[in-house]
Amino acid sequence: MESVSRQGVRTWALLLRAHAAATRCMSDRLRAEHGLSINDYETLAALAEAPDRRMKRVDLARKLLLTASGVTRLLDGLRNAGLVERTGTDADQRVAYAQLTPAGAALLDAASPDYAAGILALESQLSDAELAQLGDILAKLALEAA
Amino acid sequence: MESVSRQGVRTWALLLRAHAAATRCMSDRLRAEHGLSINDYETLAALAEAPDRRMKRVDLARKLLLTASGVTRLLDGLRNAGLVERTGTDADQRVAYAQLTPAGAALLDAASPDYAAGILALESQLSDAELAQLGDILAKLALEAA
DNA sequence: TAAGATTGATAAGTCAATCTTG
DNA sequence: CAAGATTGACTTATCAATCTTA
Repeated sequence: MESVSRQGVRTWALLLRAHAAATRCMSDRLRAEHGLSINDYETLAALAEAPDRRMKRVDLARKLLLTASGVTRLLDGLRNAGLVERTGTDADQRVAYAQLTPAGAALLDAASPDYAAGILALESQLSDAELAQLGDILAKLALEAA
Repeated sequence: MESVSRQGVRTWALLLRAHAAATRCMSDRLRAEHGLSINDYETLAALAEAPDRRMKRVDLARKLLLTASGVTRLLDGLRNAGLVERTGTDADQRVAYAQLTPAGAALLDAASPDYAAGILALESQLSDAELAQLGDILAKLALEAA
């Protein structure tokens, strides 16, 4: 039986800390300037890139790593703020779509520079090589999610 | 003005996903087998390593990256479960200590193999070199927390 | 029956305000 | 007043159960 290495424990702890630091930084920025959570922003951004600016809730859940009910509650908030709306479906009456509204698109545009600044704050701490390495290594761990 | 790179966006997204995957894996394990959250476990482990098996709440907050009130509520739960107790302080009447109980130490021992298995599941996806690299790079990002 | 979506109860943490002690 | 700790109100997400449609 293989045992846990000191490096394993160290890296685990640092993954928790780095994530906490990065998300706190990003969250404070988006919240203060635009009243958006990270998932709010990611949702608007995902919709903006989707065909017709709309997505199925199911696909949104997968993309954001949320449960179905998490998506419902997230979209409730965005809908109350007028940033998304639920649009009628085509064929299958079970699926609901979330569609970006003009107001949502406008807020996304306004928030994007701050989001970019958050990412920049992160990548500016690393060299280009380190950034790429980090991405490659994290990609192996993220696969576990599937 | 320097702009965000594609790598920056990719790495940011992967940091979120890898963290979500890793903590979900660890959390499910500890929760199902021992009824502990990750922070519950980290708290018991921190106390076990501390002198006299006790720590100030303030220090616990720093260690766990929680606010003062977060620590209060975390310890409420552990205390109700009989895993920690608040011990009288020595000099400064303001500071409260959290002390590991025998029951807490026993549960920590019981949960440790599962915690180790969670870390092992993570590190087994990487080579030794990658694990060390990941730790070094995350350390740079985690500094931001301070 | 199964898939998508929602709801009620709950968990875990935050912030702002407050209390106590130094 | 400042520091440590707690409490109340709130946010965000989960799970389990339920409703609707395929």
